[in-house]
Amino acid sequence: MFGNVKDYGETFQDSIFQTRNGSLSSTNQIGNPVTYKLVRVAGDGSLVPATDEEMLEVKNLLEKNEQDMPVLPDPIQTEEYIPDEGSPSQFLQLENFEGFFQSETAGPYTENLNSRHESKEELMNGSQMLFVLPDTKFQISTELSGNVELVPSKVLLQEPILFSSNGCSINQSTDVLNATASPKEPALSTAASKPDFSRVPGEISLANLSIKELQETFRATFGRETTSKDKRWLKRRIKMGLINSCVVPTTTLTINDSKLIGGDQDAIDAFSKGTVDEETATESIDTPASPDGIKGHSNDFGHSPVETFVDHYSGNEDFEGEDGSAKRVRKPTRRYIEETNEKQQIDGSMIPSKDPSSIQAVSSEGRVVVTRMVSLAGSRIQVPYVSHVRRSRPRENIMALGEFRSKSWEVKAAPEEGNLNLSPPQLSNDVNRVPGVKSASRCVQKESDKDHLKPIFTDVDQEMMEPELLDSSGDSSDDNFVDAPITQSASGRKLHRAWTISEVEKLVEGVSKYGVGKWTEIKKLSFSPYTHRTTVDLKDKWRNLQKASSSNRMEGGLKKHGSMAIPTHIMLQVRELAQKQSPISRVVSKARVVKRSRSRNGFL
DNA sequence: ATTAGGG
DNA sequence: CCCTAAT
Repeated sequence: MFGNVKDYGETFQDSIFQTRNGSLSSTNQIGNPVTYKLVRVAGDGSLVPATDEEMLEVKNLLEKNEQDMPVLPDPIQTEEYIPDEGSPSQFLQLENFEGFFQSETAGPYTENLNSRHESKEELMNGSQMLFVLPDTKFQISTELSGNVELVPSKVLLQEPILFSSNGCSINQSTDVLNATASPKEPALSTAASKPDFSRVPGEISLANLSIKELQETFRATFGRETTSKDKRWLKRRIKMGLINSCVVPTTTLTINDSKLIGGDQDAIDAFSKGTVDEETATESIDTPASPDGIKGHSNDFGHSPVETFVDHYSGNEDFEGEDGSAKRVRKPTRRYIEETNEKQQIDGSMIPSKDPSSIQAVSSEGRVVVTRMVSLAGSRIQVPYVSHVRRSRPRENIMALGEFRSKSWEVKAAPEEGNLNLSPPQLSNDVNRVPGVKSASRCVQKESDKDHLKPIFTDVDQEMMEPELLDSSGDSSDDNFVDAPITQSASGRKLHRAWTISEVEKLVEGVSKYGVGKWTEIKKLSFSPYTHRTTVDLKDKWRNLQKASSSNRMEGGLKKHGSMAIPTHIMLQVRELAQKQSPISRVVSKARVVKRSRSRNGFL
């Protein structure tokens, strides 16, 4: 699991520190002990294990600074934090340190080391993590003698220096950690010697590394080679490896205060923008909200960051090339977020299963599908999740009527006569069959008012009383058309109500009267009883009608199955009106409109 | 607040 | 149907 004494001896000799045993893969047990070793950089650049004195000093400092110590940035991150032995760079956590000092379980690793090094310092459990205490101007204590100087713990904590096997080092902190970085930071680098330390004070961020360097860094970070030549990819990987409890999404990575230095600043910006809104969004279905997730490029981040990482580490095809030939990721729309939330609600509250972990979102063929695990014949498989909760209220409410209304009625209606006022009896009849429904007839009054609005096309199956009128009748200010499943009403999304033929007719009529685009008017004057159907709805419907009427070759069977056939005379009307509205010869069309409406008035 | 358009 | 931008 960790290097033996000899290893360390060598390590010290060479001043080369390598993270071996980078068992990234399997052993990410949460409980894995992670300890850190303190070393000091001697004048010649070699690393010398810290002495007891130094340890004590550091300990004191730690205790002192415990208050203002910026342990881990984000509590959440801390909780989810999984030690990753493979990554050389870790945020140094106080706990680790304390454990280190308190623990007496040190292995007998002292033999080969300088005699003054006692067991405590040699404790190396878990990951081999070395923190360098450079011989620099970081004076902590006047009591320290000679060249023994320790970096103040605070600085130490924020400025872990990474040594990689090839001697290349990365200024991880500048690149990744923002903010609290000490201004003196440059000094740190000078101390860490070893010739090929390419690190120059204050500089050398990932951004400036060549591909080759990045590859090497990658190897140093993950303990394995990569063939990727994609700088961006490499940088991302490395960064992630280094912070290692933080997902680095396609776009960028986010840390704590959401600002990073270096690298792809634009991407970072994009991401943080997209992320802020996300705070309300998903936790459980943790498909990162990159639209890729839904669009189905399926980068499939469904797993633990590290895992995912490793899995994809070699495939540069997954990611766009360095020079943004990539499609830019779009900020998730509000709608998407909403829908995501809905899914969550479903997951959280409506799923019977007690084991939420069995539910997950998988992306398949471009769609994110919520699935759950089921046991079948001993093996576990994933099936699309289907809510077992009853979707609608158990009758007794208007729903029955609603169904009746919008489906059967409208379609079946084959009224013999256009007299609206005669309808009520029939209606209430039907209505009364439904338990719990108040019979309604108030609206009839209104209806007569609207008479003048009545169709120009009174020819064939004109209407019997509009079913919708019923709705507006009685108590219904409503949208209390009750069929809506709770989830939906919660989501605030309007339930879909198919347009009835008569609605369409009214719409067409309205357009012909008031003109295309006058939706407010049309709504007010022709659609007042229809409490649903906003002006936008009208507009949308009109748009659809126009589309349908123009591509009017639907006779052959192009007709949509679900939707009812729209009487051709209506379509014709639509086409005519649409033509008039088209930019060509506005004037003419306007004139015609006037003429038309006049004649209509005459007609009515 | 309305409209036009895109999703 | 929803969302946004533009008026």
